[in-house]
Amino acid sequence: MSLVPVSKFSAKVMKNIKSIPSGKVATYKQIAELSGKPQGSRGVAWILHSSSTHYKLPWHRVLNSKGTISFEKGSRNYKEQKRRLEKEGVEFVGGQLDLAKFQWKKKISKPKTKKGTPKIFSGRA
DNA sequence: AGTATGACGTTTT
DNA sequence: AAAAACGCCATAC
Repeated sequence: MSLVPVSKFSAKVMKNIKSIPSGKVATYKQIAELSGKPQGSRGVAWILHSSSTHYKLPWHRVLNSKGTISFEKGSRNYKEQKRRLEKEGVEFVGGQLDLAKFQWKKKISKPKTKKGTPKIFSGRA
């Protein structure tokens, strides 16, 4: 196990994970994408597996794409992760959380078009 | 260099 | 809907 980021990828992964704000979560895939490997979710998982607490990373804020904890339910780590998340305000519904609501978005993209605005069809078709 | 493993994800049964 | 198969990537041996 490597205790230091040996590759660029792992360094980015750690940095990105560190920047996840409290109360929000990210998915392995998301971290992989932010780190330049859209398909590298497994690599991300491996890195967390090998470094977890060593870097004071908010590892508990990383979930799989289903919005569930990736440990076996009932395992010690599962409980620990859930406890930490709930402490930050994340709500679990049946062992699952609402990604649409709690997933962290790095780029806050603002919708330009007001969707409620009815388009007046004044021209002649 | 080839094989194995893992806190994953997507597609196909 | 649930499980298996398949694909993917970083590291370990």
